[in-house]
Amino acid sequence: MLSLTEENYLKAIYHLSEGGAKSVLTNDLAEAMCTKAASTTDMIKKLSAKALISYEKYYGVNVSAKGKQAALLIIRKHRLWETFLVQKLNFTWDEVHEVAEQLEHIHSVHLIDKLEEFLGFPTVDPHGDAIPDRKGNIKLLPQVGADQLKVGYQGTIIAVKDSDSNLLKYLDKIGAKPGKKLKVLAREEYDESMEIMIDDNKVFLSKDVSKNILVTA
Amino acid sequence: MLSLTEENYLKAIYHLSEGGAKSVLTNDLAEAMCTKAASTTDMIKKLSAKALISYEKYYGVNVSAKGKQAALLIIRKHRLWETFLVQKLNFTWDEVHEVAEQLEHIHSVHLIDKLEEFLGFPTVDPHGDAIPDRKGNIKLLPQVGADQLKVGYQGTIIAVKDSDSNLLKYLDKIGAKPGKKLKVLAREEYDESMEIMIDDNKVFLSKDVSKNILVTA
DNA sequence: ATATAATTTTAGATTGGCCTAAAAATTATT
DNA sequence: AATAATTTTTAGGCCAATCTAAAATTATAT
Repeated sequence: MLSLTEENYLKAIYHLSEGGAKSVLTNDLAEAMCTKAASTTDMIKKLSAKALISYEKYYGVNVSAKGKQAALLIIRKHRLWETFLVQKLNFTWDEVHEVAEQLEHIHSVHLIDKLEEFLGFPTVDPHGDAIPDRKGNIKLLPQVGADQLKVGYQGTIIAVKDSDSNLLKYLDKIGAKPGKKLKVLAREEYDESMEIMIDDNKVFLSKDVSKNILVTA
Repeated sequence: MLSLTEENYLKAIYHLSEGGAKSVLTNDLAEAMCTKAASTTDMIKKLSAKALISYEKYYGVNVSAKGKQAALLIIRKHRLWETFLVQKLNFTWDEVHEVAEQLEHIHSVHLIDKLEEFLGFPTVDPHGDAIPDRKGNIKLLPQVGADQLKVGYQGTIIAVKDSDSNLLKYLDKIGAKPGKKLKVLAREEYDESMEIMIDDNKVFLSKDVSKNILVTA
């Protein structure tokens, strides 16, 4: 059984590695966890001893198959709880993250299976992110950050990154929700800002915003 | 903000003190928490420093008004989550306790208020225990353990103590649920066992069982 | 009333998760 | 290739929550 802290580190490693694709450096992980590098090294050793990650001194960590599954089961819980909070308790989009961060650590497979059933087996959470199944399998749609798009591109928003509640409020205001169509009207190479059409409204996006909007590739 | 452990100790003190009525001894608290007396003394000092309990060396602890309110807000969460698990996720009576023990420590007033609303402002949980309101007020009905009843007594089950899942399974089997009528047919003074009528069935109860059934006084 | 038993507290150690400061290894620069 | 800068690890310490063993206090029994 993983401790709450171990779960949080593992989840962060999974996300920083982009689903296991890349190695994660100690300092990047420390920054994500809001801890110092020394603490992070300690935890890396612990997760490594539990075979959830592989670790080569000074060269960062990679999630193992076992670690990936464990991470996906935590993410499954997080996303099912977010769905519950929005659909059943009428939380707004930007309120859910913090509470779901706590709820995801409740240890009961039975609870999560029942919750999934109660919600009608949703496949994506309110941010548009896919919900892993009870074995930890996830369907990853090919997606790309809106900041990568060329002028003239038309596509559908799949998901938005949910790290910051202020960003979510802003995205909500401009109507950038999963499922919405988006068209790139113009793009300024200098600062990588762009203008898009969404709901027949012209919206200006800085790169800081556009990189958090994931669209069909 | 109380730590998870502090919350658990405080709740145990509240229950052992029967709602603040009695003093709680170190050893009894240690037993309830499955820790050693020495650890319990440490925690008593901590809760005392936070003015949640008053403590006189060697003579046990009493919950303060502040501690009582804090305990009742934890109990509120526990009972609302139990209600959710049974009513919405179709947990059986005996499955809920362990999961609710974890859910009760999620810190979000907003979450609990929304949950309460979603459940339709229930006044009692699935065991029949009253649910404190958002200020920590609770309506205590006069109630008595079934083991105290005399032959011929007729009354209604208010609640059952929910500590042990095997007990709950047994109570479920004999139909001893909150709201059910109960009549005492016979009582054996030697071992304080009794025979009762419930749902037109005669049931024999040892004292170990009957003391966990709370009925109208 | 005093000895014995039981309970409670104190003292000192351990583990998990965190820190700072210093050392070691890697990467970048000239 | 040597030195400087950066990153990472190690060493040693702190706090919360736990433990065991010993000391202190209260309760019981003769």
